[in-house]
Amino acid sequence: MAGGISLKELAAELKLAPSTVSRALNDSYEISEATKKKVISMAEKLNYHANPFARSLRENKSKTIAVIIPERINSFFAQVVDGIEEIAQEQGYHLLIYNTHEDLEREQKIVNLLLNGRADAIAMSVTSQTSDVSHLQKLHDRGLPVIFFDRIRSEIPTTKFITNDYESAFEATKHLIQQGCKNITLLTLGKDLSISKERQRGYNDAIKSEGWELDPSMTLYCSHEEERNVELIEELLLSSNRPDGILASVEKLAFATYLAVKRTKLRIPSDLKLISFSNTSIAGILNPSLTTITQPAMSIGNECANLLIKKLTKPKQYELIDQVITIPSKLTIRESTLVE
Amino acid sequence: MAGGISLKELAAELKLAPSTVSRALNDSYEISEATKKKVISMAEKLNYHANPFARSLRENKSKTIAVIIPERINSFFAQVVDGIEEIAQEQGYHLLIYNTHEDLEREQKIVNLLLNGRADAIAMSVTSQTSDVSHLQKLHDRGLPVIFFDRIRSEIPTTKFITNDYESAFEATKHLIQQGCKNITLLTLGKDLSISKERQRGYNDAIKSEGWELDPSMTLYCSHEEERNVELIEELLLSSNRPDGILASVEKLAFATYLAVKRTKLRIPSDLKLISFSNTSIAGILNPSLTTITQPAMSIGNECANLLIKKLTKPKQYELIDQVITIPSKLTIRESTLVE
DNA sequence: CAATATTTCGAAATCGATTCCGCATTTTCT
DNA sequence: AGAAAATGCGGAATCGATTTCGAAATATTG
Repeated sequence: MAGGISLKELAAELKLAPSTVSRALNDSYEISEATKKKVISMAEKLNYHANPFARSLRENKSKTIAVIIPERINSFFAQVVDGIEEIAQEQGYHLLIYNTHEDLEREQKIVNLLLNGRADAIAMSVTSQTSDVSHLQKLHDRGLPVIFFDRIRSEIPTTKFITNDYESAFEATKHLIQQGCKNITLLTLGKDLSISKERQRGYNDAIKSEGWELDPSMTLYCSHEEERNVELIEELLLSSNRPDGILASVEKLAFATYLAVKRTKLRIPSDLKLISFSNTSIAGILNPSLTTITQPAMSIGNECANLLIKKLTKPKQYELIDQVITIPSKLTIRESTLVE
Repeated sequence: MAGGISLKELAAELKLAPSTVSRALNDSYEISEATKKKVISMAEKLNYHANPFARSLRENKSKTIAVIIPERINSFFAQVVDGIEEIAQEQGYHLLIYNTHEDLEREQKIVNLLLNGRADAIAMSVTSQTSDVSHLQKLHDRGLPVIFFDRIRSEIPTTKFITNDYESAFEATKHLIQQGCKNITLLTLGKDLSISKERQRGYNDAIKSEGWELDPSMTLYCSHEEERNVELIEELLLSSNRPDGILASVEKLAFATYLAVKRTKLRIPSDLKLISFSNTSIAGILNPSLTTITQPAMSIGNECANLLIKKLTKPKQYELIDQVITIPSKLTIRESTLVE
């Protein structure tokens, strides 16, 4: 009972029926201006605030969007959420945010929780461990508007927002080649991950476009343990056919690479050139500064929120068509891929 | 209408009264095991999920905690939220998260929205612009459990979690002095901010403890525009009595310093030593690596969530006493403050 | 065996806002 | 002026789950 009066009490105070007060507050045409003014001023005076649960129960909607991300300490996801929140706040929506920590089980639990309708819609990016999608299917079957961003699952027929992963990875690899790399390693995450697959394809095609042979051992699948990744990369750098170029498919693998390089006698970019998908604002102050493929995180967030809210506001008019919408990334060349 | 049956429909299917079904699902002692089993299995079969709004309306609680932070792309706040979420998830609580973007007006709007009880409790860190606290006072007056972390307001009589800002700033300044700095600048944020004041005190006392005179012009108040800060710092570094040591009271000011230094001919740490309050995981891969005061972000988040949930669960037993709980930070010395 | 407990369950009220339906007044039109 | 329409508002049902208050049905006890 966090203080606060109900509509009924407010109505009693005004000697009006609750229905009248409700209509007055909702600016209904059937209430006279005089009454509306009286009601509104009394509501302010008594500090009346409508109970959101009563309203949600009645209207069967909560003005809440759930956002599920695999990690919070990641500039890309943080920016996407900022992008979603920007639109949501404008439109009076609230954000329930969940972090799966790249854990499929947590993802399943969270998704199951959302099955009860606590949120009107969901925007999510799946875990790198997400192989089974039955929990996502259930969500969609329930009729809950769900959209995916970045890490998507094509099995679920809905709208997805991604960046041009294939082209960006292709371009990034090509860039490394142009800068003289002959032996390029791709650092990536789970094999089931949409972005992994696409970025891998881009990398593969870039390699093949040079007439080079594709060496599967040059793709390094990393884990989610920071230290383990550093070890893996260090090992790679100390191996006989160590790479002279690395494409990191996510930011943290680039950071791990910096750490691994520190443990060796190698230097970036003379011994090893590095490029990474990353949205960190400090790419420029790393030393050497990091060449990045910057994803349009904010735009992706904006688009997700816009589409979901349109769908919620005008359900008949907007459909979450089964399509993938691509917003291109931007390559920013910095010192880590310079030819010295 | 996101598919899904109601308790009444479930009851009808079972030829039982809604009350019985409700009790069965809530494992009430007055329901026989046989009935419970029947109910539960039917509930699963029909994919029944309790409507959270009906429940919230009835119970007058939402199992939701609101978290308000001034910025999302900040490793400290991201970690605090992770810390809060960790406990919240365990206890079945949901998180509504709001970003004020350091804007007082937004903070007021959000706080006013929360006045309606959408969340059972609030954990927040105020904006650096927050001078007037009447909106926060209103929250507290309503009886809504509110606690502050990091950036607190002592005017509101509730529990606050911070780190040892004074001691850490003192220690950091002393460290710079020990490393040979004679002219130390403090980079800080809004004058009204609790952490600014405390860190300033720590800095001041460290300077005075050397018998040095305190030069007000050596405290630089920064803004929230990245580029503007870089310009301010660059200007500082080019001035006649440029500092040979900098204590950045927040992470982004350290980053701005790296950028500013890049624009000059100065070098860290030979010309300028730098230490910063920061929780970034990549302090180690900056070049030179950054000496940091790492705040116990995760613990702060954990404590906030624990206390709030205890207060929500056993309101009589736990009070949000007007006190400040301090969890110490940790100094990690890296290259940016090394004597060469 | 009667009387008392105990177990198990149902009917109905409740939380607070919205809305369908209906009833007075008042205004407008022919 | 009488009928039709518009205006302004109240009563009560509704959303879905919980819970109070009882009432059966069964079990226990003297």
